[in-house]
Order: sequence, then C-alpha cells, then structure tokens
Amino acid sequence: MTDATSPRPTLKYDPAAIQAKWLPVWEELRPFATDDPDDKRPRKYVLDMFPYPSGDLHMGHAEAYALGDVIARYWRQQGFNVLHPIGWDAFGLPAENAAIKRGLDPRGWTYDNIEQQKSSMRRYAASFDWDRTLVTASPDYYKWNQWLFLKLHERGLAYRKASLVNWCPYDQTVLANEQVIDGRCERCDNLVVKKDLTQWFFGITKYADRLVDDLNQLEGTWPSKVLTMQRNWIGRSSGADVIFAIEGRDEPVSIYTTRPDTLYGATFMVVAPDAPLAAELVAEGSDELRERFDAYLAEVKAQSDIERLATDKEKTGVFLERYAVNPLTGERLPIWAADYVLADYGHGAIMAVPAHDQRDLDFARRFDLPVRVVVDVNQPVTGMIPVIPEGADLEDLPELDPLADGKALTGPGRLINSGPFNGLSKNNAITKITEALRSSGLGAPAKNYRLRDWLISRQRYWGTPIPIIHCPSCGEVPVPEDQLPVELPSAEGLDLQPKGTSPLGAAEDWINVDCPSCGGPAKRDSDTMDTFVDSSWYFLRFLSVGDDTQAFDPKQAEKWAPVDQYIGGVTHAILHLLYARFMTKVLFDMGLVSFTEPFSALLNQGMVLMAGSAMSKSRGNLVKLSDQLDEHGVDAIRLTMAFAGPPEDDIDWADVSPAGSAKFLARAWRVAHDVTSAPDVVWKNGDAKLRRITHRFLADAPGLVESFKFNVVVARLMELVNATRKVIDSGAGPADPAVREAAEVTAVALNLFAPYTAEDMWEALGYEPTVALVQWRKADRTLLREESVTAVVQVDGKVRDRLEVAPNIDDASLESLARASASVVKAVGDKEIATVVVRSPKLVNFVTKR
RNA sequence: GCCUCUGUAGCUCAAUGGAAGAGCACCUCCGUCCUAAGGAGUUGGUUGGGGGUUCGAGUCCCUCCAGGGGCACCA
Repeated sequence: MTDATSPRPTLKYDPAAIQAKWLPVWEELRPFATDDPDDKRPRKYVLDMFPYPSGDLHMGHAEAYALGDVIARYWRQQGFNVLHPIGWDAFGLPAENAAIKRGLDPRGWTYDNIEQQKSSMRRYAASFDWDRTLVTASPDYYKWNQWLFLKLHERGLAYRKASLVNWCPYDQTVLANEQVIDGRCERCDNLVVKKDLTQWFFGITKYADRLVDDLNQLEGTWPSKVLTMQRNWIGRSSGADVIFAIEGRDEPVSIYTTRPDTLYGATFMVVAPDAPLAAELVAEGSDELRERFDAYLAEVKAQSDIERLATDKEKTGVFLERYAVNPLTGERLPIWAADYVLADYGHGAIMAVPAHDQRDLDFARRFDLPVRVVVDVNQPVTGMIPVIPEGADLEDLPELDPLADGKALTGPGRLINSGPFNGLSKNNAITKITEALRSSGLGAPAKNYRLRDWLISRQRYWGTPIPIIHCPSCGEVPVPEDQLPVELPSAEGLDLQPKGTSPLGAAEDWINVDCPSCGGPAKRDSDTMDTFVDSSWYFLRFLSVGDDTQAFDPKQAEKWAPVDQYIGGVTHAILHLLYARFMTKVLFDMGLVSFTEPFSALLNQGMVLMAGSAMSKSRGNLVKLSDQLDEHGVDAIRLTMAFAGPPEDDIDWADVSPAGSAKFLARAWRVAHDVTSAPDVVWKNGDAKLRRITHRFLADAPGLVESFKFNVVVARLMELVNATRKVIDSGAGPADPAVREAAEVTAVALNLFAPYTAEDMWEALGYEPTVALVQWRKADRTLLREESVTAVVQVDGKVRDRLEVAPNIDDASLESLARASASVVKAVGDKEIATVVVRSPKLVNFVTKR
C-alpha cells in the first residue's frame, strides 16, 4: 500500500501509553539512587524545597519540581553523581486545623496526603532518590530536632523569657515576628495582638553580624533580591550610644543614634511610652500628668500593629515634664513619651534632631518644639571636594528651613552651629564626635539590629515537643539525651481546639513525669516547636536517613554538603532561609559541619497564575494539575513549565499552551521514529548544515541550562527538530546520518524536560534504557566554524555593502576588499575618509570628514 | 515616599557597543469524503518616550513614562 511517493503513515504519539510503559521500567532500574559508596563520579547536591502535605500536588509544585528536575538531570548528564532527595515538611497548623474540622487525627490526614503526593511525584517522573525520603512528623526525625534544641540550650542559644509577643487570636498561638505580615497572621490573615507571655527563643541575634556578613559569599549565586531582603530583615545599622544625664535622676540614660554628627541639633528627647523608663519618669509627676500619661499608654497598647505602622498617622505624645542634658553642650532637653519610639529597639529612647530626621521633625512641628539646623546641606561634600555646581549663585541656594517646608535635611553637608566641630563633613563629624564622646566616657560606637530573637514555642499539638521538664525544685531540666525522642502522645482524647494553652497540657499520662535530676514529680514542657525548626536543618538529614545514632553523619556532610543548588519559591526568601543559615552556623560552631552557608546557590521559581491572579478555589480560577496531566500528559506539562519563560518569572496559565508543547513533543518523537539508519552510521557523512545546527545546540545548551535559561534551551531544541524534519522530508532524507545524530541529541536533551518522550525516542533509536544516564555529547568544534561569514561595510555608520569573507580574514585584507566595493566608492564620493574602523571579520566602517 | 529590577514582533524571550532574531500564535497554501493530526510558506518592529556619549546604542549615561518586587516610624 505504501510506496515511495505516498507519505508514511503518521505514527500516533500517545503520552498515556508511554507513561504506562516506562514508569515501571524506571522503578526497576532505580537510576537516581545514590547509595553506592564506590561511586567515583564528582558529586552534586540538588535540592527542591520539600512540600507541605496539605493535599495532592498542585500547579505550583509541578512548576518547582519540573525546574528542579531539569537541573538534577542536567548534572547527571554532565557526569555527576547527583543527590536529589525529597521529603515532607509534615508538622504544622494546617494538618491540625483540618483534623479538628473533620474530627480526625492529624497523623492520619498527614500521612494519607504524603502517600498521595508521593505517587503523584512518581508519575510526574521527578528524578528523586526514593531511598532517601524523610517526614518531619516522624519520631526518628523530630528526635533530632529535640537533640538540636538541647545542644542550643547547652550553648545558651535556647532560652525562655517573658516578653510581649505576637499572638494570633484565631489560631490561639504565638507567632514569630517573621510570621506577622502587615500586622496579620501569616496563616489565617487575622489581626495579631500583643501578649505578655513566657516563651522559648533561639538566640539568632547573637549571629546577626555573621548572618549579614556571610551574605557576601552568596553574591552572584543567590538572587540579589533575596540578599537584599535578608539584609533588610536583619537591619544592621551602626552609630553611637550617647549618654544623657537626666535632671533629678541618679542614673543617666543611653540613647542610640546613627547620626552622632547631629548631636548639637538635638532639641528634645523621646522615650517609648511602654518602656520602663517612661513609667519611672512620670512616677513623681503631678497626678494630672500621670493620668495623661496612663491614658496615652493605654491608647498605645490598644493599637494593633497595623494602626501603629500607618506612616501617614499624625504623631502623638506626652511631655513628661522632665529634662535631659546634652552631654556636649549642657543644653536642657525636654523629655517626651511618643509611640514612634519603640521600647524594644536600641535603648527605647532617642535624642530627637528635628532638623535632620523626618520623624522628629513631624513631631516637633506637631508640638511646637524648636528646630536647629546643624548640617549645612548646601555645602555638600564628596571626599574633600565641595560639589556645589559650578557657577551656582550662592544666593539662589534653597533656604535651610525644615520647620517651614516640613522636610528634614538628611543629605550630606558640613557642620554648622556645632561648636568645635563646625566645618567638618557629615561623615567626618560622625567619627570625630563619636570619638569625643568615647574619650570623655559619654558614649561609644554602637551597632543595632532590627532582627529579634526567634520565638520558637507554639501552643499547639502537631509539632515537636520541647524536651524540657519543669521541676518545682530543680527548675528547667533538659530531658537526658538517651530518653529522646519525647514522643508526641496520641491525639485521641485530647481537645485540639485552640484555647491559648497547649493541648498537650491535658495529656495527663504524658505531661506528668519524674524529674530526671531529683526524681520528684515534675511536668513536661507542653509547648511544641515552630515548624521552621524542622526545616532549618532537613537538608542534612537526607544524608543520613535512617541513622538512629546521630542527626546526620558529619562524614556524609563532608561528602555532599552544602547544597549545590537549592530551588524553591521566593515566599521563603526571609523565614526559612534565615533560619537554615542560622542553624548551619550553629552546627559549624559545634564542629559538625565545615561550611557556614547551607545553600551555595539558590533559584527562586515564580508562581503559576491564572489570568493574572493567583489560583484559588474561591476565585474559581483553579487549574487542577491532575486534569492537566490527564489531558496533555506529564511531559507536555513539564515542558510547558520550562518553556513558559525564565524560571523566576510567574507563569500565567492563560498565556501558555500545553497543547502546543504536546504538539512539539509529538514532532520530536516522530523524528526519532522516522530515522532509518543504524546506530553505527558514520556521523561525518551526514548533512553538514544539520550537523552544524546539532553541534551548535550541543555547544550552547549547557551554558543556557547553567544560567537557568531553560526556555531558551527549549526554543533551540524546537529549531533543531524543525531543521531535522526539513532534512527528512525535503533534504537528504531519513537515512542521512545527520538525521540520526540530531534525533539522538534531541532525545538526550529532551530527557531534561520530557523524560517519558525522551526514553521512548531512545528506544526507537535502538538503545536500552535509560536515556537519563546517557552523557551529554561534546560538541565538535570544527563543525561550528562557518566556512564564510558576512562582513558588513558601512560608510558613516550606514550599511552600504555586504561581503562574504573567510572567518579568519585579517584587518588589512578586509579593509582593502571593502575599499574596492563599488557601492562604497559611490557612497564615499568625493568626501575624504577620516577614520576606518575595522572589526574583522564582521565589520568595516569608513568615517568621512565633515 | 525611598531603594531596586524590567520595558524588544500578538505571546514568551534572545542578541561580548558592530546587519534587530528565535519559538509559539496568527495568516496563506498543500493534504483529506468531512474534520483533525501532518507538511510548506509568508506576514509581522520608531527595541516605552526624549536627550546625551560614540565612527556606530536594544546594549553605556541622564531624564520622563509604565509595570513588578522590596522597604516604609528600627532612631
């Protein structure tokens, strides 16, 4: 029926069939296992942020794991032994809330979801090492959370203190600062209130400097956006502590300022109304003053954070009828209490310099306080050179009157009204005045941080129990290491409803224990740990899953860690990454790891949107991953994720075409099936043009993958397939060796994006599975060279001629060729040539005299 | 308000300071009993606007416009 002239019957590309065909083969082959101790390949650790098992996988997971898998598969093709594990961040509120709602144990709900996600990931063909999974909710994981807690406790890095903490009235639990977004609970979006409670903290502020400084190591391999966010969050600033005497008080008061140069411009002092100092200062005042202060304090405390943070809010405050003394001038400064000064930053008190600080200026204008300019910003300086614009009329310079125009002068300048410091530049004055204060014992250089210690205790059930026993006679007693883990008791019979105290407190059999120290009756700590503790070190546990003698084996850490490439959403740009970085430094100090940063490189993938907005059930724009997989096949979805754009950009599902991806895969697949030559054909006899395209691709793709330009790789692959098709249909034909070569390269490259299709092509081309372990072929450099290139000849920048020349032509020959061109001669006419720019072999430009 | 990134074909993106390109989509044609798959081909641009540096600017500088992100009483 078929003869030479009729088209070959079109083969049917059936994604469902090839998925069913290859999945069991791979399960059998275990191509991604990393358990061979004799493996001599160099190592790479590629890690995707592990998922929270809140249901089946969704489009966001599909994107993240598609992109992470490109990287993992790529490094295998480059000859690396790639560790690419997966686990579950399985503790936390959603499981507990779901359990309450459905009357189930969080355990069952969590593990059911894990099973579902696991089977979806397998079908999705993510190249995970399935022998290295972990679940943070399992006792053999959280035992080591508890162990770490005890280690931090030993080092004074885990401690309990009473403080005003963020409290979510809906979830009935405390929250870390990091979990409060715009004054609202990160999880449930309800307004957060402040509560005075005794809670457990990790001393992350002790590491603040290192957490900032070590970010420099990550410059270039982490998104600069994330580095900025980390720096902002830690919020290091430097300046000076200045000691002010207080009239009628024995003890002086320290304030912190970043602008010691403006000390002569201080016209009043402000203390935080909720700081102990404020209460003390009014204690001896009139009844009327105390009443006014108490009313103000009550008002401030009643404010939600969201109200306090409103920047356009008018300044409020109360004059405390007391005075401080400027240590350099002896000037009396009235002391006010105002809520724009925070009790828990610096010393809870400031010197106010309204001329040079916008907040102080707003306050001064509101309460008619004096404003004195001490830095003349009309004399700005860079280094030693004044930069007043040349010819500027000094009379025309703007008046220095912040009181009138409401704008504080924050820029550089020279000091005025500052006694012996007049004439110094701002930066110079900062040094000089700080030094003057230090030598007379009135101050010292100081640093401050926005970062606060990490509040880790939670009054909820579904988390790691804190391994501390409270004994009436011995106090806080750590659970001895050999008694770990402190297992979470069954939820059965416990009321998990949030009520402000941990549900564990009601587990009588569990909470009451003998004190490990004195043997007397004692109680376990009933709080559980923030789940960010779990995820702060999980990347190390993957190296030693199943080891019940240690959290991780330092020798394995030496071998694999730190993570070479971490992949995850930008939503974790602050919280998770900061905590993992902190924990790594603690482990470094303990001598357990030899590195100080956990993730050498970070890739943030964007989100998957639908028609411009985030997908959600309530919006009714939810695209179900399982539907997409059923309709288009796994490979088409993975390819769509990679092709949609740069990984860090959001993908709008309304803008992409999974059907188009499937069409391309079918084309590629058919090309492989059209190949008629045998695997041992001699490449060099193949079509030269196609071979050049193939080898260009081989040469370019690695660099593109390594710079995460997956979309460009896919576009290049499409070009390659189109070119191959052309040779098959209207060129040298399907038997040409170049066609086979191109098809093989396509199969190997497609393994990155579409592993099922790639495997099936590989089989059609006559090879055994699995294509995932086939090495990337080196490009043949000699094929990349063009035998001739087009040189552009310009006259005065306008293209006048094009010349076909040898790629290695020298400047002189190219110039004389160009000079000989008729169109050049015509364009130059009788004008004189002034300059000739030669950039062989691509360009000659004759510039004429004008 | 401050800082920052990005504006190139309908969409997604390329282009060491040297000819403005690719993929997808669109359109036309071939093919087919019909439809679709499949194949061939053609369109498509003031590189957000303006100014500057340069022999030469998408690329460097200034400015404006638009969008994204971050920070926003942390002294």
